[in-house]
Amino acid sequence: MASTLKDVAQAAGVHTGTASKALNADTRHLVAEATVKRVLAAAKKLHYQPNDIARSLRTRRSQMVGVLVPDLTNSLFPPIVRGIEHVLSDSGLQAIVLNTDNNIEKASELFSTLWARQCDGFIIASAFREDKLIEEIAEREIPAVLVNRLTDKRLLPSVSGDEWSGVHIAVNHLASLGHKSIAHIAGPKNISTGNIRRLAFLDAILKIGLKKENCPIVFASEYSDSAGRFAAKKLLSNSKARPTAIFAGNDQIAMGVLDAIDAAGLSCPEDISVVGFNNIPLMERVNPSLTTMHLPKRRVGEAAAVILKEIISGEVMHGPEVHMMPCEIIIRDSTAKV
Amino acid sequence: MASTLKDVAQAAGVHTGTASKALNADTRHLVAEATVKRVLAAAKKLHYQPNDIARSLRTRRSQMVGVLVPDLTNSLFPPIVRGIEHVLSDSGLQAIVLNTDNNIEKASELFSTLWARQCDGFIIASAFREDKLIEEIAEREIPAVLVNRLTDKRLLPSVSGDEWSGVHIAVNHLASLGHKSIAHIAGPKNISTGNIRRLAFLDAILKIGLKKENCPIVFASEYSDSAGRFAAKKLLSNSKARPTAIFAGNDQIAMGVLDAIDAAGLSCPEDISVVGFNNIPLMERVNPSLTTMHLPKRRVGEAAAVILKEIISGEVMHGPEVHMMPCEIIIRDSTAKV
DNA sequence: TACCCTACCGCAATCGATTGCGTGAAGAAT
DNA sequence: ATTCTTCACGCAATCGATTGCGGTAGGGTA
Repeated sequence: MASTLKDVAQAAGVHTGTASKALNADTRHLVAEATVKRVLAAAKKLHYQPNDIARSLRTRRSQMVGVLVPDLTNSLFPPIVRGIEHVLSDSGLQAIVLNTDNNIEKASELFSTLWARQCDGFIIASAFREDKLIEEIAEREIPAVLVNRLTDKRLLPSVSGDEWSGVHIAVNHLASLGHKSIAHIAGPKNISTGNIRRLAFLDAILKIGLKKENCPIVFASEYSDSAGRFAAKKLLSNSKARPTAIFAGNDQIAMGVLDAIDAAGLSCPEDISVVGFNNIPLMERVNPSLTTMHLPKRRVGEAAAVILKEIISGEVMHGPEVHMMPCEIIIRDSTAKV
Repeated sequence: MASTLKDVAQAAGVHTGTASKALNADTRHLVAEATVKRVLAAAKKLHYQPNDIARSLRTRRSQMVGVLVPDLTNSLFPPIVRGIEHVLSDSGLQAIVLNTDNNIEKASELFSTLWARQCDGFIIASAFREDKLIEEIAEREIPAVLVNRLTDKRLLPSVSGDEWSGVHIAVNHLASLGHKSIAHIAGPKNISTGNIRRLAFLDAILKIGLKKENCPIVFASEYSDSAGRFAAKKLLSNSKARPTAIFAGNDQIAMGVLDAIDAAGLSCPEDISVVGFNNIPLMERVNPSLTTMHLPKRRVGEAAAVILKEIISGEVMHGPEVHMMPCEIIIRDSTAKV
């Protein structure tokens, strides 16, 4: 059906090896100019499209990069992925995006199949703080970069938001509005973002001089509105010690917090201010519009892709460096003076 | 580095051919049971992972399906993609998702590279009403299914929402609230959804008995809030003939319409009711929450994937059939009695 | 004229798995 | 005891492109 290198070579009256060299830009100098022209013409006439599978088998490189994401329907990730794709495509690399559903076994399976397809490298947005898969990848020295989520052990280069200072900015914002009782709905303990945001929250309230007992922390079992709602409901059930502000582990949790505030017959921001994290799309349109920390998602993806490219090409050596992009506060209607 | 079939065969004391047959479930009966056990044991011990590239080269099948999407950051698409992936993964197929940015040339390029990688089939959510790429795919009889967007010519099987009746339901809803002047902000003319929704809108208002001159149509240049805002601003600039309801081409356009209503010093739904289409995530949380037609996105993706699998396996023949999933109205706060 | 050098191209191995064919041995049937 | 069948396995070609090596022809130099 499709024409092969052999067809082109025959049409041009040369051997396949010669045709290959003529077609490939960086071996073309090995072939006489006139021959190159003949081969190129034959290739064009036959609509020759090299078979990447065969090429990959021989060269052991596939020009594909595996991208592991917890869940594409979480709108945090598509912008990151677009950033990755944008950078990769400049070098003819293609991103293969797969969903792990936060399931480490599924992630391992997906990794295996990608590896069997000779992926040149990996960008992983689905890491847990302790993650066998990441350890294995690091141990085998497979080119890979973490994005957004980190492991506790520094094993691979990573790109994420500067969560620590982001949290401080958020808490300071609430404090500047006069809030003295700020609660935190923390994300999952086994995910770096959940952990570091919680620790940063603790640090921030202590630095400000707020009392720890006025600033309770409740855990959400996952980064979702329903988990956020459940946790916030628990938090608000004790009407004695009701906080005047809630710092949510991320925007999805913040959505659940808004629901819980509503369900408790309270309102945001009049009774309780709410701050989210990430600034995912449409947060400017929800009711009330959400004050949140903006993560430069696309740039995070781009930076990760740049690093991976450098690792793959071998141009630049990379240890397990931590790259952090600054987060910016977006003040909207969900926060108000106490 | 990684162990190959040859290693396994050596370890088991058999020829590679025999090892291959032993490893492969449907050729295993050609090998003695004891030998199978030895090979399996050797494979396990060596952590043998077959090289899919080599396999694909030989079998001419890659177990990959290309999925062409306009833009993953448009939250209409991730749920469709998840539906596709879910069905495909049951058969060991993997979806390769790529963004075309509504650029038909980019789509063609992406298609070529996927085809060079021996993709077994394609699911395309980025079709235009006239689309050279789709024509070529149909002509070359490459397994492919359209999703969400159709071409004017019926060339490939397709799965989409039942737009026609969906629009009628939406318009009838507005009419039942007493609206007699309903405007439509249509999506792009060169995309099937934009076209059919506009035609269905015309049909619906006529069926209801509304006057065409009271029901103006304005085109949005693309499916985005900014294009919707621009179009709605134009519509509302004529304060004489202001509609009491606007049926937006999709939810993103509806967001722009809400902005324009706000910018005109009007409010929704008091002055103008708004209806969207697709019911993308978070529409229940925007202000006001959006009445919209719910498209069963995941099921649309699943259905498309099922059809593609049948085509690839050759089990069932498929012509250019049109499959339509019912759309359901979700009534929220953006529509009210006139 | 003899020799060398260079440019160009063909040759064939290679990547790793699959698969139809051929062969040998064991067992069954006559 | 001989022939036939069946089962298990080895053999080698194959998929399509890449690449180092070797050979040849042409032109230049001594």
